[in-house]
Amino acid sequence: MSANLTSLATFSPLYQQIKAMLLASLQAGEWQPGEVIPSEFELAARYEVSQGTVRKAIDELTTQNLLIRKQGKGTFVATHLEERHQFRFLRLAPDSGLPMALKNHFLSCKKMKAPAIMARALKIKTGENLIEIERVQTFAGKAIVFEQIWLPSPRFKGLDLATLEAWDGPLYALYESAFATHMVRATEKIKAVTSDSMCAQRLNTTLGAPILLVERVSYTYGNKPVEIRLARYDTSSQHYENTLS
Amino acid sequence: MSANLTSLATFSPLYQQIKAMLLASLQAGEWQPGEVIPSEFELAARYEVSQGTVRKAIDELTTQNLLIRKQGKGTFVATHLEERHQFRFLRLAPDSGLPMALKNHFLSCKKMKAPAIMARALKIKTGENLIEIERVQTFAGKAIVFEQIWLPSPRFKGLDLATLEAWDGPLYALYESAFATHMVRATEKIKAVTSDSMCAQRLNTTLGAPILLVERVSYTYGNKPVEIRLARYDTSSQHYENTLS
DNA sequence: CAGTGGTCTAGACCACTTC
DNA sequence: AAGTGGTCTAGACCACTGC
Repeated sequence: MSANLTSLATFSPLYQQIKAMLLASLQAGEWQPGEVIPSEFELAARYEVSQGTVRKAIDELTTQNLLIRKQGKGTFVATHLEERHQFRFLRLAPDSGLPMALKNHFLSCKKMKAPAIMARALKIKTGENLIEIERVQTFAGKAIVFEQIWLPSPRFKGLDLATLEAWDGPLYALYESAFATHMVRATEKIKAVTSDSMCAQRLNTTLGAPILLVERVSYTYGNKPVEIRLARYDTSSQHYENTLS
Repeated sequence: MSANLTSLATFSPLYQQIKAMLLASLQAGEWQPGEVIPSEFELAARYEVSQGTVRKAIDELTTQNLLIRKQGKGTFVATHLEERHQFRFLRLAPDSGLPMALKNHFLSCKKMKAPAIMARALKIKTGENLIEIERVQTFAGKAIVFEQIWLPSPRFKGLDLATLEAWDGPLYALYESAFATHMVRATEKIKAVTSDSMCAQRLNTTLGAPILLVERVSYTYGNKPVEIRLARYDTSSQHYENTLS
């Protein structure tokens, strides 16, 4: 590793530089989701630093849910295919407290041109190709979630209704296995609205019923936005859970 | 520090034991919010471990927002009186993206007996004394938030409307300065509902308007619940923000 | 048994604050 | 200059996994 004599430049600890290099390798796809990365000693040798320094870099990446350590086995690239990460981004829970298993019902998968608002959120140009998915999720026969999902076509080339209907599991897992896209982070904006006619039909509610509207933008490595989701939750017997600390 | 020969017992790393002792000191009020705790070397000497071990314990407490490090100055007990922690628990943001300064309007502060549901959430007995506060918060003259707040009387003895009206700042900061109670964590359950008559009056909305209902339980040291809050947000031009990772 | 991550130490030195 | 947190190292040993 080069000396720390950054002189006038801003000081950056070694482990931050290592972290950045690991991040670059993840983004470049050098190690795929679910795979082991080299051992701490191997990385230490590669970057010519001590094991403790590599360890600190990996520590931060694990707290960001980008890597997962398994004692005795190695350090792995996080994946939504993993059991424990299946519902990492789902904050909806039944009031009863019992676990909830949602069932997918895909309504459509169409092509469209990106309107200005979506283009801005996805950092693409207005009018570029998007894929629009409509989905309803049910629990015990009752429709709970109605979502519209928009994806940039280039990254998700070939995604169609047949593919979706053949898939049994979280969409984020499909993105990984079929489109080499791992979601790292998402931001949500939540509002209370009233059910419009489309929403009332999909969720089988009365017109004007209260609906939780969740607007989500999901990001892959490098803070790249690659999915917009507009979800409507029927919160009559479910709620959105959050922890503040 | 005692040896690690926990033999049959479950293994617990030294730094976890140190962390538990620091936590106990915080809970016991040995160091008050805003104060410095002893230096890492001092603590290392006290517990007869190396500085690195104390450091790792403190590391975890800082990521939990219980302690705050300041290079060159020391490590401090986190406080809601601190600028950067003022709005740690407020997730409501204006759609415009501009900063929002809410103005307090306290409506009432009454005594009542705890109904069963609240008693369970606060881990007290049904019928014990509670304080009930009603508050409206406005932004640019428009009522945005209507909250009912319930506190166990013993801990908040002497809290009345006059005290509240004299206070200018977050309630959590008042709890700290007047009742030695520091909030550490909170859980929220969020639903979309329609405005009832009380809510419509407080928030000046139409009856049946969509309202974001947020049920919050806040905890102090030792996972002790000490506040219940039932908030209604008018999300017509604000939204609740959340980040998933 | 070897290889992995996890803990702990002792010591050196850097960066920042205060006197 | 002294005291604090922050970084980095080298080495020892523990806990867990898999051959």
